[in-house]
Amino acid sequence: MATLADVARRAGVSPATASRVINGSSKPVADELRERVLRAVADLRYVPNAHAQLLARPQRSVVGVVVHDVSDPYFAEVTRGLQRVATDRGRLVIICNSYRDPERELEYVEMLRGQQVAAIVLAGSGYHDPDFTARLTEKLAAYEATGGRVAVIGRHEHPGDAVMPANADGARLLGAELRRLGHRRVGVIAGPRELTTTSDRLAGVAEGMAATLPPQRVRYADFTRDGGARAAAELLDAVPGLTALAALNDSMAVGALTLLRARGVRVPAEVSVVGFDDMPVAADVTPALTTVRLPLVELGARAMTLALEPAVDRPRVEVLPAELVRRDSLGPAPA
Amino acid sequence: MATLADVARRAGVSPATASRVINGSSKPVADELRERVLRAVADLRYVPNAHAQLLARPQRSVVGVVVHDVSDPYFAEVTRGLQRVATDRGRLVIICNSYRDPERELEYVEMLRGQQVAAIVLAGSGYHDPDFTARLTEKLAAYEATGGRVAVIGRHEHPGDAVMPANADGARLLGAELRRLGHRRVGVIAGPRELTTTSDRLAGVAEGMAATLPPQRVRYADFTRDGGARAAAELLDAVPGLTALAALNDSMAVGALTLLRARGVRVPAEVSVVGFDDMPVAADVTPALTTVRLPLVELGARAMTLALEPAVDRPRVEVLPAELVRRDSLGPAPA
DNA sequence: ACAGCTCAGGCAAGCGCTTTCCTGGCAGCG
DNA sequence: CGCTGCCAGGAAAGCGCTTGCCTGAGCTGT
Repeated sequence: MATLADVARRAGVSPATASRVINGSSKPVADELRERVLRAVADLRYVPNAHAQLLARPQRSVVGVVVHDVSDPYFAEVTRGLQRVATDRGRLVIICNSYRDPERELEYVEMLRGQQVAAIVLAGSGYHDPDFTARLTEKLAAYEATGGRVAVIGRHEHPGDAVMPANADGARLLGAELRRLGHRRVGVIAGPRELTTTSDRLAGVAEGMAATLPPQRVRYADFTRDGGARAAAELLDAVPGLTALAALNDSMAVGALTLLRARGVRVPAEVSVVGFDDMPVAADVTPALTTVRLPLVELGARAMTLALEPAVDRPRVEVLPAELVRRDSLGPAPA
Repeated sequence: MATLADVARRAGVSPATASRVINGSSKPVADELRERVLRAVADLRYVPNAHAQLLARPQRSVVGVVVHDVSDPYFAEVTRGLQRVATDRGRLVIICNSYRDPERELEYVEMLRGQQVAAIVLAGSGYHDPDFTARLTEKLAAYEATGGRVAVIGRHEHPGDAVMPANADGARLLGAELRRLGHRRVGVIAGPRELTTTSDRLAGVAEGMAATLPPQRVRYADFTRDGGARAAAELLDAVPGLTALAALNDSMAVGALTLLRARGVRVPAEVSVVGFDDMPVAADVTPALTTVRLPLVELGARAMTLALEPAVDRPRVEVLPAELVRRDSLGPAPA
């Protein structure tokens, strides 16, 4: 690997001069020398060692992002927003997948700190786990103490800049709509119990329906299609007379739809289904899913924006509103 | 930010000793000193500066990945495979989105080189652009010349390790199936013209149908739902008597389905639709898409594996087979 | 008791770069 | 013609870390 010294030698100048022309320093350099340096760079295919640069000039330009899983459509959308802003600002993004493993999340924060990243964005639900939360907060505080910036998406517990999807509000909208259409016996297909996203949405649905949800009408499962199908099956078997299934994300709702079709249950004539998130797939299934739209790209974009802005004394918390999207999978409750 | 020197000072040892206990060097260190160092590390929340470490001990542990767009489900899957292997091997992954911009791709390769990454994986179709291809090959060669490893996914032009989806084979399967079911007037909804993926699949379809495709039966559009819908509309309007629409990826097929439904055309009774890739959505739409499955996760996993293995003299090229997935959107051609 | 060994721990070089400060040559001035 | 001032270019000091090599203390063996 060619080094700056190699370039300087070949151009017959000092490393200082070479560095200056390569970085477009403000210090003037005679055209002839500049020329020679540039030619040497080209000849040697020289690319500066980013690590050496970062050591010498501690100007952190990369930002770290920890998500549950980029390949999950939810995070894919959020990440798109994150990336857009970062790229616009000339920042490189390191994406880390925690796969919903709190330990791994902790490790990544540590590692990102070691990478001297300018900012860390934590995307994705928090956990109902005080011990973990404390450790995380501690680590983030240590990072921030050294000038690092942190922004989180959808984590109430973090005492800093945050952008929050209106999970509870959106769920309330959904609950109210179910109630308006006469649904009284609603099964809820919930996500993993330990996620705050799950509990927020769950609470919102109940509130919107102006009812308490008996435990047997709630099934917790993975936030996936298959999880949704399984939970739907259990719910249908366990609770007779259900008129609607509220899935706490769209993947699960799609799973429920699949199961219902397999069982020959008509949607929404016999059983209605609603989802959450308004993923692209929601509009493509049949019947098209009634769901709640979350501005996912915007969520990511705002979080990155906050992360790249200098800290202010008071933490900024932005809540991005949810919106009910009426499609075909929700109808009036059968008489 | 606490440095190793701080830790050493606080522990009352030399930086050398501190470094050794922190990295678990083979050199023995007395328990008492070790203890003191560890305590200092904890007290100061010390995390080694990864850049300084990389400078001092040029042991590259991160790998770079350039994809068109992680949020695209196709690449989300591929990325999942890439990540899995990388993580298993203890490697950090830097993901770069080129957004199908060749220039950006070039820049990223350069940047990754500067980051001293251990390997670069280029995922995603190549371009029909000899100039770009030459420049890219040149840059990659420069990188490899300094010990970097490169693996590509689905790019014939790269003279090195590669893993290839069987685009042409899969398309041939699809074409043959269309033919078998009596379809003779088939419209093709193709992806961007400049992508090799598009031309490979297009050629395969024609070959499988044992027919040449008149230009007016092919429409090029973005590899998206909307692109698919638009192309489908154009095709339907331009070519009367079409019995099937072959989209060159599933998103476009879904778009076509949507358009057909909007126009009240029954699928597959009046017009059949086929897709490509077997994305999760393919099974969820109605009618479920007949498509070709590509082992996307595996594609990523293999590519990363190749990239992390030492180079061998002869480039390795692995072709991962495609498989026809029969569902409901393809039926016999109407009489 | 002393030579010679072992071994824990420290010194210092060096990774590739940036940047401050200095130098030496030149023009401009008195 | 000599002095000052200016400026392009270079020397060198780090940035934070690892590691080869050296040192000196404590042993062993005779």
